[in-house]
Amino acid sequence: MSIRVMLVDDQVLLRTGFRMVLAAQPDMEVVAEAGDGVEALEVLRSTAVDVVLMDVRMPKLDGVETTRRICAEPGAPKVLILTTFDLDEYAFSGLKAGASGFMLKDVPPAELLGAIRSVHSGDAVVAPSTTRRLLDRFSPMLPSSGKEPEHKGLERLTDREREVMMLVAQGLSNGEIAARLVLSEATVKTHVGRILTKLGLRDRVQVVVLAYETGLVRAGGGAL
Amino acid sequence: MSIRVMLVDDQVLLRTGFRMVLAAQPDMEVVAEAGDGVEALEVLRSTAVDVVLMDVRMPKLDGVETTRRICAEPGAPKVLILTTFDLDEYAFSGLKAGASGFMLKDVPPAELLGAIRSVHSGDAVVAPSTTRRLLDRFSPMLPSSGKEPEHKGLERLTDREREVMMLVAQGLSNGEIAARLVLSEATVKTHVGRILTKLGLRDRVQVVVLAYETGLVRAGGGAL
DNA sequence: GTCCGGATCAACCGTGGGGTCGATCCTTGG
DNA sequence: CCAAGGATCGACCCCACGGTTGATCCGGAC
Repeated sequence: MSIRVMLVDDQVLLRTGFRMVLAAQPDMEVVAEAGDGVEALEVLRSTAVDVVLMDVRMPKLDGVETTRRICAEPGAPKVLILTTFDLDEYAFSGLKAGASGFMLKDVPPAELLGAIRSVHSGDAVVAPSTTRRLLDRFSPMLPSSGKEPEHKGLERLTDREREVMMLVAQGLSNGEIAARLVLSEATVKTHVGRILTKLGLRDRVQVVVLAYETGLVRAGGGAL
Repeated sequence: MSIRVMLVDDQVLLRTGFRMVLAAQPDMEVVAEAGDGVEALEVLRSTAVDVVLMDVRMPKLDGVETTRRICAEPGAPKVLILTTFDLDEYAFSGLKAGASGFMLKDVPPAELLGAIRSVHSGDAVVAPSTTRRLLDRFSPMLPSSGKEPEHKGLERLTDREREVMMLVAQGLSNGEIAARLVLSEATVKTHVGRILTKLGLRDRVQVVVLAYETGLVRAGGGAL
């Protein structure tokens, strides 16, 4: 029997993309969609779902709280948190809320499909050790008693910064990045600097390490 | 039925280590060992083997040539090339000679066991794309018509250099590496410099990328 | 309108890192 | 014995990088 997947994301375009990818799979089908958490909970009351692909950032009810409510029900579907870059308290709170794992939205489709199957079969897609380490490293402020996550923790990276970070993670110099993005080197330096302070890292070397450890980039990605 | 494994390596100690690891597995057994290629071929004539763990650097007959002869036989066992660091023409020639994959000797045992099972079930342990990229990157001198590999290609890293490289790949600065290995920073710089020239890389950032891409270190390894 | 965040760029400066040369000490092997 | 290679360290130079400050432009929020 195929895996019944539900998509929860406020970006329609992104849902469409995922739906097309999943439609090509013989063992998966998208049986439901929702644009926010409230809608998701509503739909779930009347639809049998195996795996929920859940965005963290949504209007009305965010992914974390939605996940918490979903997982509170007996016989709840598995929840796979999707983030753009994050590594912020949202994603980790999602795990604490009962999600089976989290993934980056820009992973190659094969990765995502594998993750869905893993989650469906009961596995977590993030190694617990990795999670723990990242938690220790990036969230020294978790309330432990699950109140509101207190957004003060990590500052989010902007889209542009994440874009730069991808290139840093591939070993490019500031000059090369500037050329690639058609920018001045000064701008690249500004971005890199902000990335370092936001993530609490020392230099671009640690950026590469972090990128690989978190799966922002992964071995075999063509970096070399 | 358990996987019948053969160990081919001139280092007795290393064979012992592997044997102990494999002995702990319910689905594997070491049915043969050999200290060089000639001995390996001889033993194989009288013993049924599923997977051969083959070192590249051996006296008499090296791993590549031994692999070639093994794979030339009908019903040949799978061959998994083992290297210390390499990435040299030996390992890749091994793949061309018919090996099902190659691994680094210092991978965690679980990785090795997984690789053995993958190879046994017919999978290659190195993604073809990765192999191709690394081939392009590191062996622009392959004769294409499989003569002697012409050892002039990459210079091998020494043990010490590889040790330093591991730490570089974890994001440590020269000073931190010096402290870790109880060395002067000057020495570390010398090692790092040699690593860069030997591998044809520009800076330590690319070392990190390479280390992750080749599996020298891998995500979840505790680097952060 | 104003305010704010993001993106863009510039000038400065101190330091770490990489390149080069050279030196010493040791072990291995011919 | 001597040659060769590896490991260790020092001195030198240069520059890419990271930190700081400050500026401009723009679009969205209020």
